[in-house]
Amino acid sequence: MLRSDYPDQVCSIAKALEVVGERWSLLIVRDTMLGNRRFGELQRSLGVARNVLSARLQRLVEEDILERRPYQSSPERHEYFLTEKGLDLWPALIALQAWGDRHSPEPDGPPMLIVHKQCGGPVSDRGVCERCGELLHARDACARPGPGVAAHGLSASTSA
Amino acid sequence: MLRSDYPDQVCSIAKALEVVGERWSLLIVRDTMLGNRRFGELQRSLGVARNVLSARLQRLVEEDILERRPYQSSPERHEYFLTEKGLDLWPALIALQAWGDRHSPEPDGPPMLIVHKQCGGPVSDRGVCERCGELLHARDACARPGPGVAAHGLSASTSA
DNA sequence: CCGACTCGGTTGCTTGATGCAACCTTGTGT
DNA sequence: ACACAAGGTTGCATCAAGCAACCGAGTCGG
Repeated sequence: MLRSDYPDQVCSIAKALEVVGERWSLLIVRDTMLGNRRFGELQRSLGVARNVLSARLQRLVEEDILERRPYQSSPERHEYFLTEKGLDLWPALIALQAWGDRHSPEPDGPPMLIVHKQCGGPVSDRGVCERCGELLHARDACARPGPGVAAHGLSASTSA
Repeated sequence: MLRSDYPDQVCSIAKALEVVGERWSLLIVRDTMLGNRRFGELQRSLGVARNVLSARLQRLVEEDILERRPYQSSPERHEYFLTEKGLDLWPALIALQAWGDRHSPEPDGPPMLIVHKQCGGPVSDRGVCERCGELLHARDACARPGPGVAAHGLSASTSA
């Protein structure tokens, strides 16, 4: 994305994309949901350029999607946590993931499965548990490597 | 977006974003759902540069998200229609729109409302009718200007 | 005490996507 | 004959993304 704004658009989709539509932004949010909270983790996991990652994290913090918390001092080191606003992107991410799975399927099946933490059931593209029918939010679900991924070793818990 | 690919990512979200994550792509899809099907309509509605619009439309057609159909010959003129794959992005768009409405609210309310065509009820962020409870798809819903938009005059029907 | 290493960045440079204006082609209106 | 429309394409300027090098604070090993 060049400039991140979409002038003259009154649509909420455009407004959402101004904030999370830049290249890498949504993947950073997804990675944070998967438990990658530190600069180095995110950089290695995504393969994004460090300056770009730095810029995105700053923007996401400004937009109140991530929160930068110190986890040690001297030297000061920080972790990035999702805020409620950031966690609330979960339905959109689920929908995108489901779309990707349906329309660009891996030969061996989806690379990642989302399951309902409480009952273990699979989660639909609308973020509803297909076993117990509950309407889920980010904290109710966690990710597991699916059949389409061999040994990529992503960590698995979805939480703040 | 610079390059539209996210190498070394096995995630379906990354795969989805490779296809629809470029600047303007999702807005083009949204506009097509709203009934803007021609080059000029899209260009005026979005304010996107013509060369970029041209490139995006080509890409979306290649990816089988849009279909280019002639609506007259001599001179040949075409319209862009959503395929099933394109229509299937509806849940993701709804989720993004709901997120935008919740977290960057307009003072007067959301600029656009999505309603269930059959019963007229409002549609939730998961694409479920809040009146009759039905799980909806793109063809079941249509858009209406909401209280947050005065006279921007977007057309209203969501259909292929 | 010295060097090597880690983490979390920042800086500079190069490449490539985007925005903008001008132009082109086919055809219609007057 | 001239202007105008639709649907693009082309060229150029600008800005963002990718990459590598560097930096500062601290830790570890010897």
